[in-house]
Amino acid sequence: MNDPVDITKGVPTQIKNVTLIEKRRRQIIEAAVHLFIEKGFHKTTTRQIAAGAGLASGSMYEYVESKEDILYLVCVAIHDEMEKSINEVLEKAGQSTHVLEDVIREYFMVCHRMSDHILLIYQEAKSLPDQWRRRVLENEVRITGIFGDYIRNLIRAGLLPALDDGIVDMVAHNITVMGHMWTFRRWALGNRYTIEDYTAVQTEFIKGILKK
Amino acid sequence: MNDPVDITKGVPTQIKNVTLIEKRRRQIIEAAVHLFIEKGFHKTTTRQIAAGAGLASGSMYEYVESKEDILYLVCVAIHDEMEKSINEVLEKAGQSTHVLEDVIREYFMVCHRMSDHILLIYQEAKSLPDQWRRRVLENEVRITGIFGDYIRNLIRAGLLPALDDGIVDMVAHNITVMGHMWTFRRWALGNRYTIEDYTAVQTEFIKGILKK
DNA sequence: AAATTTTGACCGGTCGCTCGGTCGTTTTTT
DNA sequence: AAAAAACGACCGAGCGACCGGTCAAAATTT
Repeated sequence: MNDPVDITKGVPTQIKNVTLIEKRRRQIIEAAVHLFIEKGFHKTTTRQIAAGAGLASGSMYEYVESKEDILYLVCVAIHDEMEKSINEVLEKAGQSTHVLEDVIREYFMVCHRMSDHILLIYQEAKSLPDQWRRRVLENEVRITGIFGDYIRNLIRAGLLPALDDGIVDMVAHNITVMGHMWTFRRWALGNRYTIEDYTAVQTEFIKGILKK
Repeated sequence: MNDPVDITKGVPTQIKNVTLIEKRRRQIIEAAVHLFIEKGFHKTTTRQIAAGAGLASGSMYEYVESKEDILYLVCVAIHDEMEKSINEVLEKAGQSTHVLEDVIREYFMVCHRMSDHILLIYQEAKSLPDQWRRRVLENEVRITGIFGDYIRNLIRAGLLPALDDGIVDMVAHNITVMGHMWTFRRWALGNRYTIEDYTAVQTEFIKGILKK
């Protein structure tokens, strides 16, 4: 709480050396992400994660208190990267003419790139301890909020017709979920559409909503 | 394959008495659904399921070959009930004037009622053996197909403007997922909207797509 | 009494996590 | 600067609990 940025993300550790914590946890997260995607959280053993991270199982537990801690760190890392990517998209979009279309397309491409990671959160978030699942859902809300705020900016700039906050937020949710949808329905959508097709059609739908 | 309806759903059993299979499996499914919803598939033990079903652990394994079998039976039961409910809705809708709105509203209410069950499939389908996960996804495709066929009927009847098959199927996916979305984003949507609000707004969005 | 169904103790194995101990490095003392 | 002490990251064998699944025997049905 004293630190402006809590490097431990609220996950206790026994290690004193702060840069070492960062380094080792990166290794742990890296290994865990791949294993969780491949076999799921419950079928991955802590020994496998430790081995993948290049640590002895005992050492890993100096950086983390439980297997659930690792899942939480993984979820946070995924959301961090998603948020970073989306914010990069928004900055680029500032200069564009077809602003909203561009943002949606780029966001969908982020989802496309991070398919497995998004899926992982859908499937395993339930396994998190209450307190941490709540934090993960807060992250999800924040990401959706980015789209809501962005649309409100466009409205304020006169680039979109005025709309209720309730409507705007629902559109934001729809955009977010349509991105996710490409990841969790790939088995059906991927047979009929490319990501570009998918993006084109869904973008038209969303624009239709906002033009009303 | 000889039977017109395969009572075993392709899951082997050692019991000869067919009505007994149905009865006991209903007990097993009933118990498993509640436990899986509460604690997830992996944290539920086969002993708990057996106890919940009122069977000895050994007896349960006469009706099922593995824990995964139970998960599969649960998924099939959920999809059966969803499909049954949706088909009931479609029959009722036949006489209605605002046909599509009614179908969407009723479908969303089905999702609302079966929230936990839909969520369960999202979270645990990955734990199914390949062959059965494929079957579960086929069920999901079939349910989405119902909406696609229905919209095509409305178009043929002149109640909706003509649209590409590619567009219609995407709308069908959107309707399906918007129903699911209410279940897996309840933690965010439930704070701002009632199911009725949600239905009203999303229905307008879908109608907007189809009127273009 | 033969066939079918049920029982629950038991088996082999796994897993998350702990803990006593090692060893290279840093700090303190002499 | 050499010796001694303290530190802390790392190791991995092992603990205790648990779990999915089996099977010989008992109970029930036909």
